[in-house]
Amino acid sequence: MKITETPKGVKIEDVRDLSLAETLDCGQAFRWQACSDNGFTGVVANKCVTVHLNNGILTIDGATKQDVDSLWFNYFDLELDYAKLRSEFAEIHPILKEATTYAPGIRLLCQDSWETLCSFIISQNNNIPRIKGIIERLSESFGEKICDGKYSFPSADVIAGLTVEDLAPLRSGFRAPYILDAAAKVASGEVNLQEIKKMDTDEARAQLMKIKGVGPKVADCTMLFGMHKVECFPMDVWMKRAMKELFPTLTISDFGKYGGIAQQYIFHYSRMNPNLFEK
DNA sequence: ACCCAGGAAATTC
DNA sequence: GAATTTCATGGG
Repeated sequence: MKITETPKGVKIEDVRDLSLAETLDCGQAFRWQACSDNGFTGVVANKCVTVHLNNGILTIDGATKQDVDSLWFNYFDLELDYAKLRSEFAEIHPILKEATTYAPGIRLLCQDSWETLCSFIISQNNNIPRIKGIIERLSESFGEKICDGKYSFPSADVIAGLTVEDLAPLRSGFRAPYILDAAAKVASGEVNLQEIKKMDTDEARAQLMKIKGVGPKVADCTMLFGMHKVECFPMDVWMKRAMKELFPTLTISDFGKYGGIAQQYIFHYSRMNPNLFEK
């Protein structure tokens, strides 16, 4: 993949197995906004960019070549061979093959661990449009202004200094004290996300679950989307339905060491085809 | 009015 | 211990 500077940013040529719409709007990230021209604008790690993808050329306006090396190449997981992964998934089960064919451009984003943790605390017993709204209000209220109307995701240190009253405008409901507990434990170092990233899955999950409002599902989402622990297989309401109705003979371990990526194809396929579960 | 949403804590049995 | 209820909010 050739990386070159452009007047507005950077372009990466020969990008395969990526659809921006499928990847940025499949429920793993909540801060990307679709533009009118098939592009997406988002804030990642205090940087505001607009991305487009045409004919295998990924352009990132607002980024430098150095940003690609330090952030974007990894963010879009461009090192991993997804075509090979999908062909391996196809051998596991015909419906998994169907799910990978349905949205072959899904990639697992490598997101910031704190933002992911906080976002999936907000996600519990909630729907995706409202999750996005709460996260935007959180960023606009307590993040730093990056460019016109765009704000960074607030750090744990900043949120740790707030109260439930401060969070009231978010209308996050019963999740507000959970957000504060996560921020306090991360800011104090009682929960060290960088160290957790190095731990094996079970130990990491136990560490994350020390936070009030973090159970197995939120912990697994944090590890999968925010720490690239690709074997994690979060079981939400959609995945429970999918396992029961679509894969009654399989268990999580049958999906292999990249099971988390299979999970994401299945999650998206299920959510886009709710008729699969009507009877 | 009722049910559900990328769940987890609190309570009850 | 396992099953059920509650939690806050908004859309269908």
